[in-house]
Amino acid sequence: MKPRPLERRSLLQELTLRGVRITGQRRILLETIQEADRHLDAATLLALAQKRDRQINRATVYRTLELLKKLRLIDELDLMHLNGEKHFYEAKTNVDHLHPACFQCGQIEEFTSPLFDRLKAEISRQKGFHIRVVRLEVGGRCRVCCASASCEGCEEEVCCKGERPSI
Amino acid sequence: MKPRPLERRSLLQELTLRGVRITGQRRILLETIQEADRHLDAATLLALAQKRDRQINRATVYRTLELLKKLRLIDELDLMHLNGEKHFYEAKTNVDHLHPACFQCGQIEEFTSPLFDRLKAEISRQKGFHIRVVRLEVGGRCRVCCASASCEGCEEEVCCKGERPSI
DNA sequence: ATTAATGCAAAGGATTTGCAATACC
DNA sequence: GGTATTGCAAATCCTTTGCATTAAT
Repeated sequence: MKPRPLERRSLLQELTLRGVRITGQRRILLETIQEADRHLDAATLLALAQKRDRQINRATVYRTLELLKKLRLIDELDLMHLNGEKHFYEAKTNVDHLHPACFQCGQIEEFTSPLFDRLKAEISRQKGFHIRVVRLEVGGRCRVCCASASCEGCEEEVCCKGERPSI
Repeated sequence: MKPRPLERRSLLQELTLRGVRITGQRRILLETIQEADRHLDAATLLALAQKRDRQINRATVYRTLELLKKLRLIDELDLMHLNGEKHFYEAKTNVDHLHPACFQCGQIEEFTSPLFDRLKAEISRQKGFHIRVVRLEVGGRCRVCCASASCEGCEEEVCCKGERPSI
């Protein structure tokens, strides 16, 4: 569903490198995250991990995610709260990317751009701000849904046809 | 605490214009949002509104926020989940802006940049995506906290001193 | 052997919902 | 008067926590 090619070392390697204790549960959770073909929320991660070890507990999932977040090995996404308030996770990649989420069909895309890095640099420079995490969420209608629904009445803020001002 | 000068018509006007029924509760909530000097979460909005009308109910607050979101009159922010999972709200302004949130002192800043609009236009063009909402969250350390804590050991991803690569 | 991680079950916080009562237009 | 909105209280969803048990180094 989604290629995730940009990882550096495996999560397991990263944890080992930092002297974090590797438990059976963690091993499974790390692999599950890394092998996932989409963004996982905690409940899904739990379900997938339990296929390998029925014993794995919800609390462990949350604690592991917390650990990985603190070590900055995963990113947390909201994906525009398309489906409730849960969070989604993905192993950090070398290049920051953002996630256009389609309100109509629920599709999540990925997007990278040098502009993103330039924007980050600008914030940092102008505000004297040291950026640890950036999360750019984009909601609207994807290409397919725009094509199917007639775009005559398109009310999105920024339309790909450039017909609308970005106000 | 935070100037909010960029609104167009008042929220009340906008709702009236769209033929939405104006109730006493809504009137108070709209005013409260608009007069706020900071980003409000639902609980704070409720508390402030109850100062004017003790009767106002939590459910009404959530329903009104939902309404305003749907009509795209307010923006919803997570502010990096600095304080739990609640959401924050602000009346939409003419110019999109983002909110660097300091993990150390909790300070929320504001930032606008033409790059932000260019990035949005690029996403829209390249992905054929029609953008309805954009939410750019930035977490790290603010200028003041960077100055007080020695920045020798700065581990933020993008440092304002430009000492670190943006990886 | 020591210390950190786990499982369990219960608590917590934020938000949503069904339904009868109320208030707007 | 008809219909949308409200208040209330319970429910739901997601996440966190305390503590006794278990497992990693």
